[in-house]
Amino acid sequence: MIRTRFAPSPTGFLHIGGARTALFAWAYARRHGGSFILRIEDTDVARSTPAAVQAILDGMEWLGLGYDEGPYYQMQRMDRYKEVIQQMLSAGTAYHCYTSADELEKMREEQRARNEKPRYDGLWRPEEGKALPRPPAGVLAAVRFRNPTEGVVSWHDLVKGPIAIANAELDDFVIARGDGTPTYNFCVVVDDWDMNISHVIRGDDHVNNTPRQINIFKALGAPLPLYGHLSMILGDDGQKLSKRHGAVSVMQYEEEGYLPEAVLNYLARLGWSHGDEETFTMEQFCAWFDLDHITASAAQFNTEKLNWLNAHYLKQADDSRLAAATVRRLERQGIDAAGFPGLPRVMALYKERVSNLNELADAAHPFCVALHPSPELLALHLTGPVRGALATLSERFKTVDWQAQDLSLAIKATIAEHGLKMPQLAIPLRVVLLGQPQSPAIDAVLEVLGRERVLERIGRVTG
RNA sequence: GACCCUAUCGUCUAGAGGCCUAGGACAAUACCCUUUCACGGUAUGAACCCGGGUUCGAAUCCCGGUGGGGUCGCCA
Repeated sequence: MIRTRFAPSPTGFLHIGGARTALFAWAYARRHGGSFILRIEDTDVARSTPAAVQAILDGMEWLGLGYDEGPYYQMQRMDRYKEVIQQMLSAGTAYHCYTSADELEKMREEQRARNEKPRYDGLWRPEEGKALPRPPAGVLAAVRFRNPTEGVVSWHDLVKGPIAIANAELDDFVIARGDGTPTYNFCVVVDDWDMNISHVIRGDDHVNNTPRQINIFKALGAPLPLYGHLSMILGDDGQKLSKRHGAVSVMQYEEEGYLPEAVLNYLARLGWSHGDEETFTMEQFCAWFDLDHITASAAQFNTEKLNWLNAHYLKQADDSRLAAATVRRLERQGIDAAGFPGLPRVMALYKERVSNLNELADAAHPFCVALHPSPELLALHLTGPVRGALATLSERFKTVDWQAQDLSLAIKATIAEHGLKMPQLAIPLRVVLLGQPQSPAIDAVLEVLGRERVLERIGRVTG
């Protein structure tokens, strides 16, 4: 049984890198008929917030990444962690350490000054025939894992291949703080064990934690999961993403008018491939997804390609869905679009020309509410001959059959009569009707706008 | 600094020793379509980091260098 998990810490929003990790873990479980588990790693009480938990849940919901189990919260599993720590203490695979945080910091500084790798010096580590110092009064002991000192820890990484790290590179890390709360590297192991996680798919930044975690698994006599480490996503500028540089919430993509299927498809292709396939549904993705075709090196985020994908999915999107999204977006700007019945047809007209929902809403705006063209624009386009032609056209519009073909004939008859070329009338007409010189085919615009609005808007400038 | 990972067009990538005069996509450029702006279509330019091996043959395997990234917390 394949069981994967996504285990974010609730210290901020769900960003693009986390979303991709979740997507891959989710797809792997789906591909193999397994389970995808959501686990909130909230043992850092100082930085975890309920708002961040909600932000992560929101992000996953928007993307449509559903989980089969969870969310589990580590803070609710304290008893279990403490139980395991007691076991390790009595088994001698963990020990109390009374070195204070200040002393540790000082130690690290000195080691760095000597160009050594900063590490715990093992002062409190029990050793055969070694006399331990007397525990200082009033200092709360942290618990450290007694890491093996010899040999190498190796595993076959599902994306990077064989990796080996010498135990000599690892020090005895803290598994429980002075106040008794367990720490990350320890909780992860207990959870992955208890939750029967078979494949740990996570970010590259955890590679160096893996040997430590494997050592704990071994100390506990627990079966090891398989590990796969996904490389980083770099920003559009090639710089690494961080809270102060480029890392944005997936929900910001929603605000910027991206469709979840576009973001998902983009993320899927960032670091994974299936031959030359560029666009695919999540069903196809789940059917194709494998760990063998994941790129081992970091990938640079490319907004232009995301934009292209978004435009691609916009073209395929259902008109009524787009209309609903447009109404919501215009409402945020205080514009009532729900009252305009032609909105779905406006969507059909514009969804092939824009690359996001905000542009679509901007395009729909003048259909719902008359925009008054600027005096400059009117002066530029409404010359004497054009005014005359518009008056003629307006007359024809009063009686014409209101459909694109007939509207087009009315325009053609009018330009012939006034000796104009098509653009000479079509462009001013666009300005009058929509407040801007560009639009889809003018007959289609007229048809969707409706006789009443058209006559009213022409009348406003000619009358 | 130490350790670990990594390296194909500007970007995402295909590529598992001969199929590669290196393929696709985004972006760029040109042209076509056209009732404006877009969409779309066609075409063009654009890459195997460097140096050594192994092999009849290397983008693909090995070693070294260089570049990039990650980690070195009583954060996760």
